[in-house]
Amino acid sequence: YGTMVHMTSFRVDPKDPTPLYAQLERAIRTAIAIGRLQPGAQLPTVRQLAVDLHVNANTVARVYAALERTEVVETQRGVGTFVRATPPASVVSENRERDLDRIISRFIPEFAALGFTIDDVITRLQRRTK
Amino acid sequence: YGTMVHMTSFRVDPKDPTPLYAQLERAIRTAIAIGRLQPGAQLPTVRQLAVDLHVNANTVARVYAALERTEVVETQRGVGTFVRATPPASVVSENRERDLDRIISRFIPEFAALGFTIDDVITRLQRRTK
Amino acid sequence: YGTMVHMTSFRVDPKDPTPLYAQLERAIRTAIAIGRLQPGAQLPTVRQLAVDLHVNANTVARVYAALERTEVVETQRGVGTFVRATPPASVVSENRERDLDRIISRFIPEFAALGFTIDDVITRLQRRTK
Amino acid sequence: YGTMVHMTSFRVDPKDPTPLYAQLERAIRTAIAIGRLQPGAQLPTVRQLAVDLHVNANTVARVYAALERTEVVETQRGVGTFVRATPPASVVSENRERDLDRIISRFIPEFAALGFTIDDVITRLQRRTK
DNA sequence: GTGGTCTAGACCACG
DNA sequence: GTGGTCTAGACCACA
Repeated sequence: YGTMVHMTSFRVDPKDPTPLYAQLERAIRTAIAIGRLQPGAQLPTVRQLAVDLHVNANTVARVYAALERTEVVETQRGVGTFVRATPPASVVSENRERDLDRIISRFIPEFAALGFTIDDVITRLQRRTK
Repeated sequence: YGTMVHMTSFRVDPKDPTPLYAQLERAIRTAIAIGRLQPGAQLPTVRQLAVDLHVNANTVARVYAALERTEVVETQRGVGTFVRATPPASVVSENRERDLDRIISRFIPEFAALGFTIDDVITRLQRRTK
Repeated sequence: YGTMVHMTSFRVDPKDPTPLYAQLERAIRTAIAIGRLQPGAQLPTVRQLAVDLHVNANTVARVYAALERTEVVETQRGVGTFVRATPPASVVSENRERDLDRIISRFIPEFAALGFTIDDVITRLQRRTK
Repeated sequence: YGTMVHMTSFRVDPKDPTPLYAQLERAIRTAIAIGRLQPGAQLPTVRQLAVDLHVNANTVARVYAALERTEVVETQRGVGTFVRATPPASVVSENRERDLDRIISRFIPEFAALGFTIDDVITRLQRRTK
């Protein structure tokens, strides 16, 4: 009733020094990799996502173009942008180790800022593996 | 024997779209947070660090200035830059536990997206405490 | 026996950044120029070609209209679209030889850039005359 | 002695339906491949090339970014853009056959428009191999 | 002065 | 209505 809202809920943080387009690209790749976006699924339209994220449409288009170039998504002219059938893990990232390091480098200062030590976090993580 | 080498081993990655200054600031805050840089410890000189990181000295200087402004480090003119004594008590949240869980929950999908398990992450974190 | 299949085998490449309409127009002009489409020959119907090329019928129609405007083809309402009799004599240049050399000189570096020899190109061109 | 003019002389044709950025990217890749731009050579600055080509600086920047992503050139922050040391033929184009076809598809209608046949051109090309 | 990011807004190609 | 291209112009990061 009224407009259907695509609850894909990507988020970008303008305060983060990481460029918006890089944040969004990472978010979409993650969504695909963890299966929240299934193969064949349509991504939000460029303009819609731009509105949702309070970001310029060009910024979104740039991300879609980058994903298309790396064959993570497929664009049908005049129709829309869709998740590709085959998103082999290797395509999602060519350098897992480096990427893991980067994520951890963003992770540590966030909890450290709250006064938690690495050991605190390890304890917490171990609880999640049980 | 000539030059003191500060083996702090910060790293910045010019391929990362995150600005160099943001990467460096994050790295230093992390080093302090995890105790690799103890209160009172001296940071490398601006020039030395610039050479080590293959980065312009202005960039390093700007980071040091930012850290000084937020009272994370202290500069003694003509002497050097040092880690401050007290991690700010002001940061203490009433819901630290909940906040930590949120941070962890935000990062787990990113790790999982690359195919890493929680145990992989724990291993990696433990390596950073050394 | 039912549908006539026009084996004209035009091709458009959706990955090519060149617009589809431009690709198709060029392909048809080429087919005429090299004699694969003789004067008087009927072009495929708009809809048929659209299906063959996996392209929207509007796109094909727009190309046919453009070709008609430049008097390369002729549409007989309710009958079909046909190649015109005369390649326009108006095109004849006084310096055709020099012009041809210029065109060739412009393209050779492009071939060479990909590591192809002139002989490779000749072979390729000969294949197109068949 | 006035300003040194970098005679790199790339050209783009706004009348060509091929997007400007695609024309420019092709031109630069060609220049590198045929050795007109040697490894280590600096590309014109974004703004300079934009002026030379009567094109917006963003368009040039987009091309440089694309070349950087495919590791054909290397950008040094704040310094400039340079041809990479190793431009293996495979990097220049992953699909030589397809690219050759595209070039030939642009080549044929140009000389056909002047009334030359493929055989005319072949004869001409053979003369160049001697 | 170098390249990079982002915005606003126009216009095009395609379905 | 979909994505793509291009422009003009602001501001940032870096040397």
